[in-house]
Amino acid sequence: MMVETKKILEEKGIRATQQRLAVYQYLSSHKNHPTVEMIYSSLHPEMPSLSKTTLYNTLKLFSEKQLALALTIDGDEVRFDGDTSDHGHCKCRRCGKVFDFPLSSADMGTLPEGFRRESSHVYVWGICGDCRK
Amino acid sequence: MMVETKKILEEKGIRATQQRLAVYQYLSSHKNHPTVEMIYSSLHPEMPSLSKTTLYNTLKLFSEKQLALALTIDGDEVRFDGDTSDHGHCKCRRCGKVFDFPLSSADMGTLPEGFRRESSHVYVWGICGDCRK
DNA sequence: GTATCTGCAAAACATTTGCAATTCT
DNA sequence: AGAATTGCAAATGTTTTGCAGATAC
Repeated sequence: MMVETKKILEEKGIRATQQRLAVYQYLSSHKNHPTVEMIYSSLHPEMPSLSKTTLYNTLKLFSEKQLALALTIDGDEVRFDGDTSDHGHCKCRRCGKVFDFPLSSADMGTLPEGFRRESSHVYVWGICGDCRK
Repeated sequence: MMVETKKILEEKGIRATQQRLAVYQYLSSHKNHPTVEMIYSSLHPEMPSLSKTTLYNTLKLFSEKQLALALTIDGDEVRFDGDTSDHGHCKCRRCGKVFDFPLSSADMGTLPEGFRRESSHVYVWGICGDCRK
C-alpha cells in the first residue's frame, strides 16, 4: 500500500519522500477538504519533524501535478481535495461543511469566442439538509 | 448621476458617504475585476484621505449587501465585480485577463439531498482567443 | 556523489482590530 | 447631538524566502 502510493507519486515525476507520502496518504483518506492547518495538526504528532514550509511546498507541488485540487471556496483559506475528478463543491453557511456534488456533463455556459477551457471549479453556497431540519 | 448613485446605496440601507460613493462609482465604471490594490491605486490620487481600512470596510459591506461580488478565482487575491447578475468568470493563464460569460440557465449539477442553494460561482481557466492566435 | 528536499528563522503580504477624531443626518 | 464612519498604527495570520544541513537515488 505504501508501495502503491510511492508509484503514484513517481509516475507524476515526484520524488517520493517520507513527507510527501504522508501528505498524499492523508489526502487519500480524508475527504473532508482539509485546510493546511488541519493537515498539519493531524500529521505533526506522528511526524514531529514535518514543517509547515514543507507542507506548503508539497501541497503546491501536488496541485501543479494534478494530484490534488486547491479549493478557494472561502477567500480566506485554501482547502485541498485529493479527488481530482470533475465535481463541484458546496458549502453550508450554517455548519460550515463542504460537500462534493457531481457536475452535469453538459455545458455550464458559453465561454467567450475562442477561449479554450482547461479546468474549472464550481462553488455553491447555501444551507445543507441537516441544518434545515 | 451622483444623485442616482446615492439613491442606490440608500435603497440598500447603506449610508452614502463620499468614500462609499467613490468606490461604488469606480466599480460601476471598471468592469475589469479589480483587486483591492487596483481600486486603491486608482482612487487614492484623487482622494488622498481614502484609507485601505475604509476600502476594505466598504468592499466587505458591498459584498454583504449584494452591491458587488467578491471573486476568489485566484486563491491569493480577491477581485471585485460590480455586476452582481448571475454569470461565470474565466481567466486566461497566459495574459491573466478575467472575462465574464453567461451561465446556461439549466442546472449545473445535482446538489446533495436537501441542500438549498443561495448563490454560486463558476470559475474556468484556460487560454483566451487572443493568446491562441 | 550530487542534485533535490527539508526545516528553521525571518521576511513579506494581505487583512483585521482598537480607538480617537471626524462626518452624517 | 448622537450614532455611524473614517483612518491611523499596531496586531494578526498566512504564505514565501534564504540558506545550511539532511535525504534520496
